[in-house]
Amino acid sequence: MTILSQIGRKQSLSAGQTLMWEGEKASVVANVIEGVLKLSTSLGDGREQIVGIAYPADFIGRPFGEKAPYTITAITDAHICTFQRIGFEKFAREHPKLEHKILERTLTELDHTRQWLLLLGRKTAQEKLATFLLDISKRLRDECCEEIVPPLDRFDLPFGRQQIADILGLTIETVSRQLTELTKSGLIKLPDQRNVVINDRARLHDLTDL
Amino acid sequence: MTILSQIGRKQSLSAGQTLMWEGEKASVVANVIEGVLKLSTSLGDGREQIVGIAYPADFIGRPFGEKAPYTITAITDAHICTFQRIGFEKFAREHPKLEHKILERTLTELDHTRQWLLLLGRKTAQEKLATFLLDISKRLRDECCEEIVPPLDRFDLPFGRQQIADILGLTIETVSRQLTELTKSGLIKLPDQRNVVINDRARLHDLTDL
DNA sequence: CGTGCGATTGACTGTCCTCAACATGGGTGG
DNA sequence: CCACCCATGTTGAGGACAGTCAATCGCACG
Repeated sequence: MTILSQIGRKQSLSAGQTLMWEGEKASVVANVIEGVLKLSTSLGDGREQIVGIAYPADFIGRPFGEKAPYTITAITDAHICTFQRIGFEKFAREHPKLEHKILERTLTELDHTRQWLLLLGRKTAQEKLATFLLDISKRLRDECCEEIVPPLDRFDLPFGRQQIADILGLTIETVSRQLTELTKSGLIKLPDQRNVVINDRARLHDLTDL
Repeated sequence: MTILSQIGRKQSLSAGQTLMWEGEKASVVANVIEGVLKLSTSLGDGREQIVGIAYPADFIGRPFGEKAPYTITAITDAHICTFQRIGFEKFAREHPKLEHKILERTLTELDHTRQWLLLLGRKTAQEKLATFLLDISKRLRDECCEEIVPPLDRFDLPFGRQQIADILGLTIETVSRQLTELTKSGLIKLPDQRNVVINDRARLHDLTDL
């Protein structure tokens, strides 16, 4: 790890800045130090789907592949540590423990992505939002792992409404309406547009239909 | 590889038989020798989503994890070569080349699954079917790699209509209707319920909107 | 020749999308 | 300091696409 950090370079990204474009040559991989990034793909006419979210400590990029399979964009200001892909690959091949670590992460990521297929393919708008809120609260807790706060019932969304829509395969209007529905039924509270309070985690969980 | 085959056991599955249930202890991994399997997850009320398909030469199961994240079911009669997960993991850790191979496959699988998120979240029913038909023809070609037949415009679907619906996040009726639409516009032909002929690959590709 | 399963077709419904107007609130400049 | 502006979010009305429910078809099977 110490050797690794020597071939890495610190880089800053401001919100909205794109690190890597879908279909273009992918020459770097990176570790997220701080901030949140989105991985997205889109159709010819502009419809977009967010296919992954990277939080601090996550690994991003596509090792062992020429072309970037998705676009990577910072959605908050972010700091990352980048590596030339080729160099990183060479290093990885010489360090089975590192490759193993990447394998474990990739497998976990694949599991999570497959769960998301169920959400996109089969859940209703309400179920999608309930699942999203619980998922995000869990992820944000993992992130701020200073103390072991159990679920963390109050948090700041790093996303705007359009981004939530792009994660859930909905429109911005449907997201907005479902959020006010959940607020009206008292399951959540929205002190301001980025802030979320989960009032009734149990009933919210029931709505996810898992 | 030769050593590996010694710790593996041949096993036969008949169509419909389930190898492993979502959420239960996952004690084996396997290689597909022959046949097609589906990986699926479902909601409490029975809605199901197929999250992956395994063809001959594919690797199935969840190494380095306790619980199976999805159900694995044979959709045709199948032959697989199973390994005790624990033993396989030990073997893999001792053979970085094998781990690397698995990593590459997992990364490819993740790319493919992420493309599927775009399909489920943002494509219309017609676009879903066009994408599905082209994707499946590509996969089936890879499978019967005896000669290098370019795209392979006539093939047998290993799926019934319900399974296509579960792959695309649609209902069986919508799948049926879209297929007759594509037939009426002359893009495809359906000699019988399992057989597909692609007449106009180019126009079909246009419908995928990529 | 009937039975049964899977697929197709039709009529109707509902969820979510579209389009549009309106609200909110943070930042800028007069 | 306030007025204004723009981006972002909310709310409403109407419509479209896919879902639901139900009848019919086609085919393999006994």
